[in-house]
Amino acid sequence: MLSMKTQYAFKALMYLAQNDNGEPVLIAEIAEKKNIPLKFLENILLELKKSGILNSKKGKGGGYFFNQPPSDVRLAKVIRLIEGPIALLPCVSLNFYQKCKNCDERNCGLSDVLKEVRDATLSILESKTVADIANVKS
Amino acid sequence: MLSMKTQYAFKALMYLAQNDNGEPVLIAEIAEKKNIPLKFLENILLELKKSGILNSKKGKGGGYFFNQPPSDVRLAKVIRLIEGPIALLPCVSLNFYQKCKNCDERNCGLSDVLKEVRDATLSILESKTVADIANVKS
DNA sequence: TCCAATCTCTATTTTGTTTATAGAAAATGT
DNA sequence: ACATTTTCTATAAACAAAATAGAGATTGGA
Repeated sequence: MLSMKTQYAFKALMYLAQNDNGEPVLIAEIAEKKNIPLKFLENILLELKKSGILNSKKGKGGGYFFNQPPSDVRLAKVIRLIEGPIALLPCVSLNFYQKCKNCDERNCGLSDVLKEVRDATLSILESKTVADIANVKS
Repeated sequence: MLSMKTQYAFKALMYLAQNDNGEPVLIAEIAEKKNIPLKFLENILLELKKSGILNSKKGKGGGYFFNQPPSDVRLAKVIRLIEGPIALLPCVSLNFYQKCKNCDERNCGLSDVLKEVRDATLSILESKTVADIANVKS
């Protein structure tokens, strides 16, 4: 299951995509409209900025806005950034690979199946973008 | 990612499937061969028994064994039992459904996508069984 | 009938992660 | 200079995962 943090990230991104008119949006506005704890949201937006998805402006008239079109932000990227691995085991993760303890990968039926799951999942999450889930045109 | 508990469950089931010769297998043997903390494994096997997947016998010559053919035990069942929901959000879970806070499901692009992910995942996890991952014939 | 072997049960502890909060610092526009 | 707003570092609180402990119940066999 996705953590609250990731769910908040998606809510914030959807809100920003739906209010993407060139004007920065206040953290406080997103927090209030989407019912997200303000200080928690600050952290999340900062991570999204550091990864290049969002950008921001300080001071009066400041706030957050997209650094790239929402249609370029794939859901897989957001999940990996905020949540971590998409695969169900470290030994089948593409971006967070780690060797399994006590599991011979060359000969592990479970990892074979979970690779299939990973690929099926990624084919969806890599093709859908924030624009898709926010119902805004590309 | 699957918890250690679920990974242990799969390891134990694979071991049992590969040593399925009518003789009960000791918890202690599985724990040692698969490097699983003994007392933790006890809990796990008990859950697998209560759900009907395994059965057991006490006393000398006792141990655990399958209550149904490994080829009947779908991976989805094991994950739901030990881990919980397979879906990425409560509001798209078939077996653990819960309404999302602050999310209008009729009109939430994210839940639409995560339903697709769920279906793709389930079509694999409902078709593969413990026999498949243990490489034993049905 | 007694005993050792083995699973069963309930409770607790330990450890780690997630979620949330606090407050000062830096940048910006007027 | 000042109010506004993001940025940063640190910490607290709550929760969940992982592991452990020890007594209880059942079984088979001597």
